[in-house]
Amino acid sequence: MNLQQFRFVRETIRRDFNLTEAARMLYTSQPGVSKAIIEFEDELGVKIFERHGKRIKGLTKPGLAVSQVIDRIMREVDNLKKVSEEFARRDEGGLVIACTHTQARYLLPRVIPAFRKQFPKVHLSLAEGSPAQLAEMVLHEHADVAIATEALALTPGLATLPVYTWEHTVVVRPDHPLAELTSSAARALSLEQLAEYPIVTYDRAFTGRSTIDEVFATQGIHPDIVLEAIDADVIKTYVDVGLGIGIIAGVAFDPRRDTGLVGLPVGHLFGTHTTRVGIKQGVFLRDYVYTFLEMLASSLTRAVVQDAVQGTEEA
Amino acid sequence: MNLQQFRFVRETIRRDFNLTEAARMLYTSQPGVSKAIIEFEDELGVKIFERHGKRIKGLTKPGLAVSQVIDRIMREVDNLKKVSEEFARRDEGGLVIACTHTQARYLLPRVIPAFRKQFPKVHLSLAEGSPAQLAEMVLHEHADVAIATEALALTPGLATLPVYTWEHTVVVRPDHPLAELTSSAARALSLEQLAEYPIVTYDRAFTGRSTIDEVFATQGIHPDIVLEAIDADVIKTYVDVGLGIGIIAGVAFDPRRDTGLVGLPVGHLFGTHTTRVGIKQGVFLRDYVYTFLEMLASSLTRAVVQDAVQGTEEA
DNA sequence: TGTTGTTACGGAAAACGTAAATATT
DNA sequence: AATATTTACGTTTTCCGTAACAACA
Repeated sequence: MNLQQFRFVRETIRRDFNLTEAARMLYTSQPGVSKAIIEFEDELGVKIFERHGKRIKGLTKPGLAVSQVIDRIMREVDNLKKVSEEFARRDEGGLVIACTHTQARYLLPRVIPAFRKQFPKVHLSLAEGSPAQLAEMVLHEHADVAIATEALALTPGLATLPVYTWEHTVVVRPDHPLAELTSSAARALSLEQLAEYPIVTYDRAFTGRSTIDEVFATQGIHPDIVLEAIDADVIKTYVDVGLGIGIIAGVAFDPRRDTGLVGLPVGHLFGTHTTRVGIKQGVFLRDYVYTFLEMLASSLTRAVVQDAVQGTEEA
Repeated sequence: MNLQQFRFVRETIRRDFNLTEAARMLYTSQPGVSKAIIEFEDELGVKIFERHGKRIKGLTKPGLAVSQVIDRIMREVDNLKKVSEEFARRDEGGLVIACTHTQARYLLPRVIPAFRKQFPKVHLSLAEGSPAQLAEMVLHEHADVAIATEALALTPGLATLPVYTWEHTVVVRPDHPLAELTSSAARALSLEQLAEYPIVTYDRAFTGRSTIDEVFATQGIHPDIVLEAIDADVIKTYVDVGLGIGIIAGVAFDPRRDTGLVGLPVGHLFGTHTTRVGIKQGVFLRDYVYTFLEMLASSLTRAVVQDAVQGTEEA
């Protein structure tokens, strides 16, 4: 029994039971994989793979059980590498942050300069995508952490923790009727009033868009959504050219910089939202990842994060 | 990186950082172990062991982290063997039950005949000991399950579940004054009354003895305990020869068979006790172990046991 | 007939044991 | 001086690649 056999079994399953593919992915010969797996099965005394003649079709029942244990072993082996890297080069390495445009553009700039200063040797990369894609990236370990408002908390195998809460803001041109509202009238703004104007807002999968739809739907109102985009900059641009009013995340509106627009907070209409960070269960996190998370939100202490990541196992 | 290196590291730690001992335990040469460990450290890029010159003194900080991951890996590797054995020979194997004399003599005879009938090829063995020893046996995987009333629930790394509850019984000779009590008077029996007579009961570490001591102590009564034994048969024997009155577990008194003695239930004095089964966290249990546990108590279903064993990880 | 898995075989690499050297207590 | 670890070295075993073969679709 050896680690190589574990790798071969795992990769064969991942490549849909194609030994040739598995061998290629692991940069080795296909007969070698075949032989190693057969020897492994002999040693265990059970067949792992269902074979129709010479074609491997799937897992046997014991094979399923074995593959689950192998997954756990290989995950720990990966952790072993990370653990030792952590000590060998405590503050070098990579940090891949999977996030939506909103987070990359409005949240992370507050954090990343300080992080870079403390860990100048850590190679940072931002991977953008839809919340569902971000979750996948973390699950496949293409990213270390995901930051988004939607979807993360629902993904099995992911530990999620709250980063901050925010509300939506309506943005309009200064010459728009809504721009004239007194601040108390703005606070009483209704869904019906909003629905009178064409709306520019987020794409379906992003940044609290789902609740916008729900809120309108439960009130039986059908807003005229003229344009959807994944980022607030695009939305603001089209509001600016007079396409309609914009509904964006509060964090994405800065009165100092967005001088050509007027912002009206509408938390009373669409509620408060929680942006969360998602981390794969059971993985070992480098020291600087904990530091990054604590910079992101002071509530994300090392103890809190460790608890969330190590606590529950997926089924 | 390979499994052999993991074994060497683990065994070296277990043998108090003595390579020579570790090599002997693993039936290999000492230089081989040395070399493998050094290569492993080189590959990881960290020193696992603290060395004073050529003497290994203990773990380094990264070594501690590494060894914890290795423990998890090796535990899963052991599980791999058990999983495949389970499927290879579903109803053959061994079941080591670590229990106190009370359980071996009075509880298990109700279960084991049926179990043997269903799994005739499973080799059973009963390992007796003090509750603390039983817990150790399970933690070291010298036994599969431990059954006892004391200590188990307090042992870290052990999942425990209730099997049954019971009360103490006082046993006396038929010619003893207490034997004359009406059943209602027996139910009102007081600690003071008991303390009038010499007492024969369990050894300190066994079968609810601790609560007997506590109950007397909180009442400020100092009973005359003339003899302590680890099993009820011995206690009953000495009661029979007139040494005093006996206090034993209710399960250990059978009016049909213990015809030479009279039993008086004293749950109202010493409370109810719960006998528990203890299983090591994280281990894979053979199918017949689940069946055994369910025979032991119908509440111990497979789901309940799996939850308890897999649920919480020790620190 | 092309694709995929198994068997056969030979060279390279590694694993492991013995012997010797070196350091520690 | 005795005990323990590392280094050196040679043998044995295992690993792994190529080539050939067999079976599936």
